[in-house]
Amino acid sequence: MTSPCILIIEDDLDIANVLKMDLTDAGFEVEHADSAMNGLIKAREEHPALILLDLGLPDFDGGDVVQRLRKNSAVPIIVLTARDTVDEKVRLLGLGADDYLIKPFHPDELLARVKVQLRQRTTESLSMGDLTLDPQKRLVTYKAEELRLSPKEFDILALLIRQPGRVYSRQEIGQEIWQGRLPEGSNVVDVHMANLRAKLRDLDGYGLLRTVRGVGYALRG
Amino acid sequence: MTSPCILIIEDDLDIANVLKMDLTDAGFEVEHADSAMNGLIKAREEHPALILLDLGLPDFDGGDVVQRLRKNSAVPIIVLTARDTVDEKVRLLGLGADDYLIKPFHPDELLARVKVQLRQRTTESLSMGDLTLDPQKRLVTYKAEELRLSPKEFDILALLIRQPGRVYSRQEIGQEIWQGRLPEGSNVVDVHMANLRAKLRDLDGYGLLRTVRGVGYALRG
DNA sequence: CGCTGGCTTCAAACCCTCTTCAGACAACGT
DNA sequence: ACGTTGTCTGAAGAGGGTTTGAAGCCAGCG
Repeated sequence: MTSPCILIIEDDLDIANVLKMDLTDAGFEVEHADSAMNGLIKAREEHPALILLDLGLPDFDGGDVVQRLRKNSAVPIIVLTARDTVDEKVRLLGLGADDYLIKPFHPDELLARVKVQLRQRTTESLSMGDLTLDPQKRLVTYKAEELRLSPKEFDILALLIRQPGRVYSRQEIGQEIWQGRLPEGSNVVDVHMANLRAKLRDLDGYGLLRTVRGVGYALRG
Repeated sequence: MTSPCILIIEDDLDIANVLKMDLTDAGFEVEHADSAMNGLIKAREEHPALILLDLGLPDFDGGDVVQRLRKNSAVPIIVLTARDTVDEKVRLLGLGADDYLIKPFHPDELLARVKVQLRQRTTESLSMGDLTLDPQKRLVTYKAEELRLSPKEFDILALLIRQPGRVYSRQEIGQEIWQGRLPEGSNVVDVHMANLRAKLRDLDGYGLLRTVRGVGYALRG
């Protein structure tokens, strides 16, 4: 895995560049989009680990952008704006933003809040019952036994274990693992799921992988 | 499952009571601790879904409290304080706090941020009496027993439980579940309703699904 | 009291989705 | 170049959900 990628959606190039420098200095990969439209497109293509969204973009309302981003994924969104009103904060946070920073802000605070968001997502229990998954070592164990998984199988399991019990649609999985570049009528996801389930079954993990007909797959939580 | 419990750690009783009122009004369970010591104890005992931590407690440094809380669990922690300095924010967020609110803050903003934290962690489930429905996990339980529903049955129940007691017409249901793509004289809705009712009856949920002659169906509220 | 219209139940056919399998292809190390 | 391992594709198959129509039921009403 490469270092996490952060997408900045900001029409003011000066601000964008400052942000970019701060973040790259802190060791992040950074992508930049100069309009809401481009931001939405890049969000689909690059699958950033986090999005910094400037409000007051010329082409779209900030709330709309948040909602559209939320439709397709659960990426953390931090809103940046000069508008310091309670109503606006409540509105944006309610629509799906994860944090709200008021310009001008100190780079260190931005950095701290970015890290909080990333920490919240990655720390989310990578173990579940007898199943443990170490993203660093790319190692999975079930009841202290090591489980040999192929790369794709590992990625899929890593996705599911983030929220045990939660159902992930084929589309979500395709989006996350294959970056949405899957042919239309493909059943690749199904096949990998079947393989994964077979390996889990070998180690007595029978009902672990639940398939929800018409919807997707989930880990039994 | 009861509604999520929020622990307030705050030595000023006036502030604590105001917070408590705001939160209970919003439908949360609230616990209160008047010192860091009591806060740590209550956090262990009550297993709150979220902690509001006032800085400037007499007995401990706020950073210490955050660290100690973090040792034992991953509960979201929102720090409340009058100190508005970047260093302090960065320090607390770095130690494990999830958000940082500066007094005086508007209750609505607090509420919005609380909801953001809970949204990220918990999957909010809809419930009505002994019936619970989790849209994320697509699981339904009645009196702690799991209910196996077909996709359509689940969708219908999910619709009805949104407003228990309210009567939904066949047309509304057809619109919501089938996007209005149902043939004219079809009685599909009726059939699924009957199936659903049968499954509820198997688990002693007798009068749960009410049919209002000439109008439609509703959950007994 | 029987008619009528709407609700409910049942069973059978359909059809879609998921599962499984086998084979081709690509990527990698030897 | 060879073998191994992982990935993708297509097809066959089973199982289960969905739909349909018909028959049974009940309430309201003349």
